Amino acid sequence: MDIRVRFAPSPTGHVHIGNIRTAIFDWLYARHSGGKFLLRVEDTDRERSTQAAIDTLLECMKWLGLDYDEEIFYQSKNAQAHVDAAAKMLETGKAYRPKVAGPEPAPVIFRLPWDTDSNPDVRIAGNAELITDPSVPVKISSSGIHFAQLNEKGKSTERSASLAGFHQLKILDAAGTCLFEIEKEIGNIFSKDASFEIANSAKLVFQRREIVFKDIIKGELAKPLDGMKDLVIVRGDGTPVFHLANVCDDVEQKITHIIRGDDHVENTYRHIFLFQAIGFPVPIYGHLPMIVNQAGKPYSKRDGDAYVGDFRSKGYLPDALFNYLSLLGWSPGDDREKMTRKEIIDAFTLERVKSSSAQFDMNKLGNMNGQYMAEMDPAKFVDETWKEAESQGWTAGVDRAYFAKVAGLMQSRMKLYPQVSSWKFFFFDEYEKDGKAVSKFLSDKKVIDAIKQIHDKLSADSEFTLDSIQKSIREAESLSGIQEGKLNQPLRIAVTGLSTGAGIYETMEMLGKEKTIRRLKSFSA
RNA sequence: GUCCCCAUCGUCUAGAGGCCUAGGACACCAGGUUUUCAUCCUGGCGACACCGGUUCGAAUCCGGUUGGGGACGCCA
Repeated sequence: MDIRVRFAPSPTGHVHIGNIRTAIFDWLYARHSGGKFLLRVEDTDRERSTQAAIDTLLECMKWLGLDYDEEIFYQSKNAQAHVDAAAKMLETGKAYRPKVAGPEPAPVIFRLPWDTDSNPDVRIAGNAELITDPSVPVKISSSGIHFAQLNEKGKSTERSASLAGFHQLKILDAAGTCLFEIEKEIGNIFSKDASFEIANSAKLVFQRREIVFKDIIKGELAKPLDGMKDLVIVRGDGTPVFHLANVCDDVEQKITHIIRGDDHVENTYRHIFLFQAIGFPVPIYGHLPMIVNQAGKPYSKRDGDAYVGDFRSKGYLPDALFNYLSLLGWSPGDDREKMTRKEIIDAFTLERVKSSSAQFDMNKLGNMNGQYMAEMDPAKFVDETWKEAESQGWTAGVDRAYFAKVAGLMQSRMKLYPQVSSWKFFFFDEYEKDGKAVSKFLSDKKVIDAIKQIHDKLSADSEFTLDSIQKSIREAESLSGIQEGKLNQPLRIAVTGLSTGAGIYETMEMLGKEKTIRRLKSFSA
């Protein structure tokens, strides 16, 4: 069988980190199994769907390397097929139009099938009974059953459900007398549209049936039919509803495996009936656990950095994000974490996906990003950091060759591109200074004196090398009675304005004699 | 409210009844290297939610409790 999976986002906003994780898993599954990865844009909600959202989606997917097979499938372009499918169901009695009171046209409603005896996805789950509130009459018609259920505490809640879940239904009063038997009336209900209203009902006794499917990730999942309702598939205004469109398009695209977020589990029970009604084999399902934010809560609009585009602009590498996201809810089963795309594809199976939700950890992503940066091709690293510096607006007058040398010195300690702003001191005399560090390390008179000595020594020296720099510093330390090495940090701050960076000797050498001396002078005054 | 799902270090995870004194990674802490901060290296801290049951033996199987999450639209 040719495996065909799809990623089917609705373009109603930015691409969310959870959505793209779904896309990654879909893509991984397709690539691992040698199947097709299809993209379907579910733009039936015309009012909320925008071209801008589609563009961002495509851009994000491209950035992450999620290439899709075949043409993009736009759901809106298949609307006629959806309506036709509904019309056919109407003809064959699988769907109906309810009577509506107002002037608005009636929607088309799909009826959960009554006859499920030969349905391989429905099974009998024993007998069930529900306690009902006698003061609310039970209403039965072809569009379903309505009653008031009484819970253990005696609280009454009104419920309605499809008739499909109430085979062998008997309605009993408080004395146990049978008031109604569904098997006797079912013919009339469906063929003559008979309806009933039964007062004084105390108990519903029926054979419970449930719809069941085997989820590759979550295992066997089932839902009793008596908890399900018939569903609207075409609105009163004639437009198809998500459920219908989704299923029709899966049929159209010949989807074999539906891998999506687990917020769709409940929909699956209904979609299975829809696939059967259309006459298409039910696909294999896999429901992915969700990703929650750092507070452990589901992502919402408030989580500003939950958009894929934000990760890009903050300087995360696509491979690092991809690698990190693939590890959220999945692992190869051994201790590997940093893996190439090929390794991930080879190791990826849905059976290894966890069914519990995973919390996003910026720290770990940052660490992984740093690993990817450290092992980047140096030339590419120079290109990318240069681009970043350019967008930060400070490349004017900067010598590119010198910039490349600085990049070489700094590459192994970078975690994010925007950190290039901390390289400015190499190129300009105007740069930000860490005020706290300055006051902490450069307030002691002994230190200031020592810096002056170093300044004088370096100015007088003809050479300016790692060795000569180090020698000058050691001499100044011993002359001022400062412990060896204790001048390094004050010097770093005096010369770079920062408390962290590469080795101070290398940094000074890279900076050059002239700039180094000039900066030391401003502190030794 | 009803139905459904989930539960191992702070976080991501390994773990399919004995290889578990529960392994790895991030974070954190300490030491080493860099006569320096960071990087890097080594080490440490740190979890089977709880209660019962099955079993010679349970993180693993079963039941319950608690906690978290999801679904209940003429949204997708």
